[in-house]
Amino acid sequence: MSKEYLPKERAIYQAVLVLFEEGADINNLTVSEITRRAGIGKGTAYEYFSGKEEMIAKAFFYNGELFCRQLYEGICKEKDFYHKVNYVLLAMEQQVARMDCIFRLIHMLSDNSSVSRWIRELLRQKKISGEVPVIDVIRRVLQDELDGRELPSEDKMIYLVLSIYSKVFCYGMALKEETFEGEEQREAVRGLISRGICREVEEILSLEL
Amino acid sequence: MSKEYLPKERAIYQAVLVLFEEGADINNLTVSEITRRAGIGKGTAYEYFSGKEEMIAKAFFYNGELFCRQLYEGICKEKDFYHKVNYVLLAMEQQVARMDCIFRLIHMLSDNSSVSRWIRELLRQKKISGEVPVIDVIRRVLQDELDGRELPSEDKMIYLVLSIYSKVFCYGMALKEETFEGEEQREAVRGLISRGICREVEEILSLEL
Amino acid sequence: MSKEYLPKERAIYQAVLVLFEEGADINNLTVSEITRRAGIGKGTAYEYFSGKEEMIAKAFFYNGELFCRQLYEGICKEKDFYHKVNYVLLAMEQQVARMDCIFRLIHMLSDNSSVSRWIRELLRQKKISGEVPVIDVIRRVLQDELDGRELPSEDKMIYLVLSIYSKVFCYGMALKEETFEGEEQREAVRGLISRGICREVEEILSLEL
Amino acid sequence: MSKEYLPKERAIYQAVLVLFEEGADINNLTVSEITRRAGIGKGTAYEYFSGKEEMIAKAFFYNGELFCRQLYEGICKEKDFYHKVNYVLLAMEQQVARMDCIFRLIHMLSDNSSVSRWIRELLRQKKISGEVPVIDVIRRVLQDELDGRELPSEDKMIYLVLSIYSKVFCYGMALKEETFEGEEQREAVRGLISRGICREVEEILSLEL
DNA sequence: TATGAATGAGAATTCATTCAT
DNA sequence: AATGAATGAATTCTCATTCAT
Repeated sequence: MSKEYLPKERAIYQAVLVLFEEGADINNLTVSEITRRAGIGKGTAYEYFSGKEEMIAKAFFYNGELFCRQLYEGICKEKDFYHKVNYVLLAMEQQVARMDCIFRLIHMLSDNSSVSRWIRELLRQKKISGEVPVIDVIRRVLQDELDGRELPSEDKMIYLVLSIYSKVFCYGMALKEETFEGEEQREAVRGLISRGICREVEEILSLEL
Repeated sequence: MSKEYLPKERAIYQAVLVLFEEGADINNLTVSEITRRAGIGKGTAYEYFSGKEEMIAKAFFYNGELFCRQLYEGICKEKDFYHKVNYVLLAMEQQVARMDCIFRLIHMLSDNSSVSRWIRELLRQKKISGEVPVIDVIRRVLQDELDGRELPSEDKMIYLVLSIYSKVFCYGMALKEETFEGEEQREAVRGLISRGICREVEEILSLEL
Repeated sequence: MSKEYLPKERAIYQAVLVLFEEGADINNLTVSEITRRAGIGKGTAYEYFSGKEEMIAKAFFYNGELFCRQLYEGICKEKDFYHKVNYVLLAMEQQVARMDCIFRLIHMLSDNSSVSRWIRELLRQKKISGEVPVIDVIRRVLQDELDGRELPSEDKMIYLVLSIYSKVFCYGMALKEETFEGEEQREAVRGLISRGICREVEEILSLEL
Repeated sequence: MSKEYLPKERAIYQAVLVLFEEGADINNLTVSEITRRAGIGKGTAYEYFSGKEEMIAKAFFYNGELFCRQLYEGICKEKDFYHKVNYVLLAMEQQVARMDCIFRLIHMLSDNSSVSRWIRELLRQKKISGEVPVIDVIRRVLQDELDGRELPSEDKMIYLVLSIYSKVFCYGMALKEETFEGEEQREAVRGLISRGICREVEEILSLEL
């Protein structure tokens, strides 16, 4: 089902990811650098992509999808909703470098660079609702959770997804910004978030609107 | 009390803001364009700033401070916490263009461009706690709200600030991404958020940890 | 045995020489002008050199070596020392423009521009003794002359090389400055210099120190 | 008799000298730097000079004259020709930094920069024969020496001046290039030069041409 | 198909000179 | 007369893209 990628195409995607993970400034990546890392000729890249923008945008799209798929698979292994949330929060702590990339990617989507425009265009083409695939993961996990129960109204679904996403997102931000002093404080906030999310889901579901 | 700005310096700051509001890609702003908009000679800008990066970073810093001050003043005029939150959410809807700038600014802080590094450095120098001044506004509003009551532990404060910030932030994101279909849905979600935030504050305060 | 030069590299070297011969001010040569003359794109020059300074410095180095090799070959064809000296003095008269370049090059070595620093660095790397290759030519001619005879002490060698160099050099300067009135005067001075140099060599060799 | 200089004019001349002595690259001196050092406003300099070139050229001319006057006075105090020559050679050793400036100045005269052109023009206007005032000093010293004796032909005078100048000049060059190993070698070469010059003067005078 | 040498448009920055005060 | 803020022409260098091999 999933699209097949040509070897050189994939090499480009991986090279961009590596550079991104090394902290390169996305707006100053050069084609030379990317193709050098990908181990292919500069001209060759233009056989596969229309230009630099497309290269980088598709690389992010590719890696974003890959990440979301893996994230969803990991979440599914957890037994209940509370642990699913906790899994994500813990994963964030354990893979700080990776999280950093995700945040930068998400952030990038809101700037007005040509790369962002390309990614947004790709997302639109793929008819992926919501801002980023991460949102989709949350929605899917939520739907899995509510399976068998009555689905809430779309308003409430949007609110819940937003609410969950925002908390997880901000926890990541706080981690990155080194807001916390010590593991204890981190654990305390993690507990508050997981419990907060669970409680909110229950509340919203029990609300009569 | 507030720092005085030289006319040409301010002209640069405003020109950057205007360009930003017009949707320019911050990472591709040119000095020529900025000074042209500011109505000053290209060389003149270099009398006030060490280079392009400093120009843009200080412009964001200047405009960010201005925005936060105005936001705080607006919030203070509201009578209770629920309405304060609602004020922000409504303001976001009414000033979509402006919000967009704020989001892009906040996002920019997490990329690895040289401008971001400059802004982060400026924030550090000014000893502004937290990631961005917006966080400070929330903390201040929260402290005002809790005035006279017993302050919760720092863990809980961090959690509350994060939680509020993230929901407001995500509402803004959703607005920008045109997630909502119609004013009704928007209003419903707005209500859920305001109530959700209020409830959470009360809950956390009543928690025994 | 001699190093091979890439076509575009050599094109740069020749373009710099032509500009130099046309009387361009070396310290104000522009990359645009050089590449235009070399018939290559501006960016191409940067594929071969790290910057303007390296371009010009290496051009001088290349042309200086070429000149010294040709000079030495010309000198070798003359039958005795007196005629060797005269050959150089006459050559200087006949190739005023070329001499002018050599003088300017030699002079340039003593200014503090970045190009000079580059050339001095190149000379040092190549382990060429003495200030400029021209000095080497003199030393070699002198050694050829003394072949079979007892070599004088290093003090005396230094003195002789200096003395010869300085006279030839100053004759060239005088030519350039148009000190002489008419060919007669020029010829007279030329004779005095050639004889003066020969006499001095003999004297020094016969000195007991 | 000597021209009077306005205070600000002289301040410029001295500032240029100081910068030159500090090893500044003459072709990259800026008006800002010169006037800053001179302690006057940038605009003020343009009240006295038509532009940067004139500033620097006149500064060199002024300082060159000053130097030559002092050199001549120092030479005159020595009792005979041999000691006069030796005085100059020793002075060169003792004032290496200053000599360096003189060499750079002399060298500069042969480049094709606009400053050089200006200096050459100034020299021409002042009807100063020969390439640089230093030449004049030599000629004057030589004429003093020959006072009372029959002056040689102009050919011979030119040759003698050239010869003396060239040796002194090259000794300085050798000093600067650190050609010598130890004071002994330096002293030996100094002796050879002084004696060589004296002998040559005598020879030329006794020549029947 | 794959390549990378060649290109030149375009960017940041500098600095001599002007001119209003 | 003295100033220095303002200017913009001119310069160096980068890098996305092309195209001959």
